[in-house]
Amino acid sequence: MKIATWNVNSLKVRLQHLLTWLEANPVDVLCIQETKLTDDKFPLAEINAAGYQVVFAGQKTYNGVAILSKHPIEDVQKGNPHFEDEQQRLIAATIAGMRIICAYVVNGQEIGSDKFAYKMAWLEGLRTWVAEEMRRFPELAVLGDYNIAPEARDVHDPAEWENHIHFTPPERAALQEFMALGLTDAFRLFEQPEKQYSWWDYRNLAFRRNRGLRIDHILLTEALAKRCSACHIDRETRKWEQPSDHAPVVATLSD
DNA sequence: ATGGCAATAGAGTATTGA
Repeated sequence: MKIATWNVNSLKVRLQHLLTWLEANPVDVLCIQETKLTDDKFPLAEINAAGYQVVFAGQKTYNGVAILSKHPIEDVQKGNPHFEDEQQRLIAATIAGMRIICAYVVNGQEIGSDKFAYKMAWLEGLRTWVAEEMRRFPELAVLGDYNIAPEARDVHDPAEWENHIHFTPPERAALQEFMALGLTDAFRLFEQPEKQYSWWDYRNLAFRRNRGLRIDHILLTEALAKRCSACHIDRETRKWEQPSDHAPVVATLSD
């Protein structure tokens, strides 16, 4: 069983990338973010034809999330029942006995901005809801674009990024508090090469220079962490023509 | 410190992302 997350940065632009990647990486479950499509424009037929069921919650221009699955999708929840939000950033479903939550965390702009306050409130709402979901589902995974780098080793130049969005102390504290519910970063369950990132700026040859951040994560409850046998970031997609600025993250679970 | 790059909306250029 493989589960994965990928911020595609426009599903309209990246549909062919998605299909190509799935063909080479036939994961069981894929959570995607930033579809930027209203539900009536969602490419349902193309994704079904690739052998995937899919549920989605979209909007125009911004945000938008979806869960693709080779297995039946049940008990779908769009949005957070504990946090009123017009922005489509959350979708959850039960697949193969696991609760899968696909999250597109707020960017946050900069400390002191309204968007930063929204990010903090949104994360608090997520924590409240996931705590409740964890009581219902021992096997639970929260996959997505967290827009937070947990540690210095997740940032290409921690000094340069100090107090910049994605690596500020309050964001990192909020992520720690969220994980304190009992969630483990699948990527850090294993020895990894140095300088592994999941996002690189489009500008200044950032990918070529590996000036990136690790901000896309797969967080697992203890029951799933025990089953997790591997986790990696697939940098290959970032080398493709007209790529998403994010790379997929994949975790393998034993049956 | 700023801008650089990309996607979107919509027809100039502004907004947002990370």
